[in-house]
Amino acid sequence: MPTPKLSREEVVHRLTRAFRAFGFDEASLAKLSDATGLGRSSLYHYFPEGKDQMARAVLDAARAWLADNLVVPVSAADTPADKMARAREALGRFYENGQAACFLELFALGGAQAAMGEAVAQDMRAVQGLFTSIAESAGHCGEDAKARGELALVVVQGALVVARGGGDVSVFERALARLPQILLD
Amino acid sequence: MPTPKLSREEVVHRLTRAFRAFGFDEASLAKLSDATGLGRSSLYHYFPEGKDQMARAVLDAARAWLADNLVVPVSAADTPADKMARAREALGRFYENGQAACFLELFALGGAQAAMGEAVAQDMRAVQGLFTSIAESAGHCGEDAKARGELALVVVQGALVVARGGGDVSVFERALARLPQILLD
DNA sequence: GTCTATAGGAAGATAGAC
DNA sequence: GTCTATCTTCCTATAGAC
Repeated sequence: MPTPKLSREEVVHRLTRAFRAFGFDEASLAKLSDATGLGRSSLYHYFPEGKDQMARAVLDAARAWLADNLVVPVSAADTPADKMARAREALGRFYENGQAACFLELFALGGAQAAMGEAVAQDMRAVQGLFTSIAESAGHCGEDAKARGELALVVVQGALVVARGGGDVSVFERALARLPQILLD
Repeated sequence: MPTPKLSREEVVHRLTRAFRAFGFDEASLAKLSDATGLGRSSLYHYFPEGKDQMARAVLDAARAWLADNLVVPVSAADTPADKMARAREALGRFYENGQAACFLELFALGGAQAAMGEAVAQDMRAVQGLFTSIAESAGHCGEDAKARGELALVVVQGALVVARGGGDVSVFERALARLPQILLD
């Protein structure tokens, strides 16, 4: 059948779900095949370089999503409180309210560390920079804003870990609720 | 040679280093063999049930270490500030000042999740409970102490993630330095 | 208690028909 | 573009000599 079953965008979306659910190492080609509904060979048609390329595509899509849905709205907001609200809303959606793991935990710690660790680290620094800019917009400057940005990132990442580890998603909501205090007050 | 090369304790210690460095999935028996200096078959002599049993032994040893070096000293301390100082010192050693990953990230997210996720979750709740008790000893009560305990755990776990992901260990030191404010003030 | 050798299976990746 | 079949490699685990 020379007609594609799925758009590349949809394939990447399904791969994202699978990588988030299983992590890099555990996401075998068999599972990726199930998750996408495509045979292994079809996946290699979309991604000739194999599993690494699939993971890179997932990371690139996540970066683009964050640029559109986090960075742009926050930058466009007028007041610090508005920036904060938009960031919180975007993060809640990105992490599916704590149900979805961060790529960092999944990629930077497993077998993908060598191949993709730097890309994930860059994204993380970008989010930290955004947090710092929100703190600066609230009147905190220099080292103080930087420390607040770092703490905000730490709290978000830690909440994802604790939520998954303890099986209690509400930890993540409470962490997001703390961000205004951390960045603005 | 019917004479053991290593004590079981030393074997577990070396396994701990290997599991922390590679995670559960990536710690192949070949790597565990290298890390211990024992052949694969010798490892199976110590742990007939295989890799899962090795990981359980590592977790049990970690639990015992935390009981002796974190829980007992903190419980024995007189003042809240003293409890805090002892907890901070023990956590710094347990995580090797941020260089060592938490077992949670490594075990609860990888292939060991089904087998050992609950054990790790229990340890995590125990540490959170200890944090909460420190907050209570400082005069915070009920929900407030619980919220502080949760935030402390979130910050510690998040700092480990960010430190490893960004390659900057100093994040962890700064996180530990924030604990007194989180739990006591 | 340690070793060498190997069984048995699953992984990632490829070949070629349609 | 998708499929079935297969290759190679690496994995966990076991068998049996010493």
